[in-house]
Amino acid sequence: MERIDYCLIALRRILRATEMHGKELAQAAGMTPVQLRVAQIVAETGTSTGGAIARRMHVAPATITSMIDKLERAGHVERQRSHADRRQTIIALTDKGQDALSRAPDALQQRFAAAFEALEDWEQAMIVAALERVATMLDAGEAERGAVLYPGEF
Amino acid sequence: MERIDYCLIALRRILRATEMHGKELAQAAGMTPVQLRVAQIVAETGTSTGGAIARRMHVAPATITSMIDKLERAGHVERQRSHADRRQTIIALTDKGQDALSRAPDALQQRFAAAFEALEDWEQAMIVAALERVATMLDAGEAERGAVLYPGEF
DNA sequence: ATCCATTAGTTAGTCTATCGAACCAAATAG
DNA sequence: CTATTTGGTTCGATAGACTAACTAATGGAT
Repeated sequence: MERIDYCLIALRRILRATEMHGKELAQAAGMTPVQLRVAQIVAETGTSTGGAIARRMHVAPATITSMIDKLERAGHVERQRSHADRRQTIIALTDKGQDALSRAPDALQQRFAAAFEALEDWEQAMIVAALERVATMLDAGEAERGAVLYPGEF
Repeated sequence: MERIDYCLIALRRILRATEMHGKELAQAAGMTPVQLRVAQIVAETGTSTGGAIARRMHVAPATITSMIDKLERAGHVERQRSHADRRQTIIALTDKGQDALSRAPDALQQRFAAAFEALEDWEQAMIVAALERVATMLDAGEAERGAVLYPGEF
């Protein structure tokens, strides 16, 4: 087998582990994976408008409206009309939402972080370099091919 | 910023690039991403039974039934009853399906492969080592925590 | 000052993916 | 030869996503 095959297999393992993990996490928080993602973005940005979340997640505004509906019905977030621009609705995490998020400790991230910290310095450096190399190889040309990056997007 | 943060950002870039790419590919094949995945598995295994695909993809049999329905309606695959065990239905790719798959050249994979092949030998080795290290760190404990691996699953 | 284009968000309707439960038919174990 | 297991399907429900049409607020340009 070629080296590149090992790469692809490893990448698929990474993808799969991440995805599986997302489901577990969401379970812990009592939401679906996508809802959790939305809630995390709201938490991360303090308060957010629907449009900002939509752009950040690369989905249509209508999708976010529906997600926020569900999160609101579950009491995880609240809508408030913006004073500055009354077209906007500000989304804020409720205490209950905060609570739910805290009940979803990012086990994967933590396990990874712990394992990573335990590595030798040179090995950490190697991994960072390799991951960035791979990321660049994978998303090269992304920008030119129509993917628009939005403010707040990485 | 810590080194681990760079890792996580690179990982997210990898995840995103892969996901975006899946959509493009599916578009090219005239299917949805999931349908493409199913078709690829059928192609890869020659012929497959529904159950095998379900286990391979970690979804419920009912889901595969519905996917196969769609692929069959689109003329991409065919169902045949197995002679050996008449409970089984064998899924086979049609010519049209084959064609659709070939129209979805795996651009990402190819771009990645090309970039990878162009690297120095030592760098290739480093990347393989790093990716496998990361994969192991991420999916460590996966097996114990109830994820069952099926034959044909890697 | 008023009209109009733009922007933010929602509503309605549609589609895909997914699941669990109930179910049928074939295979196999006692 | 029954009883159980296995493979797949049907059915109904739910989540996520999109488009198109709509409402409401903003902000220019005249």
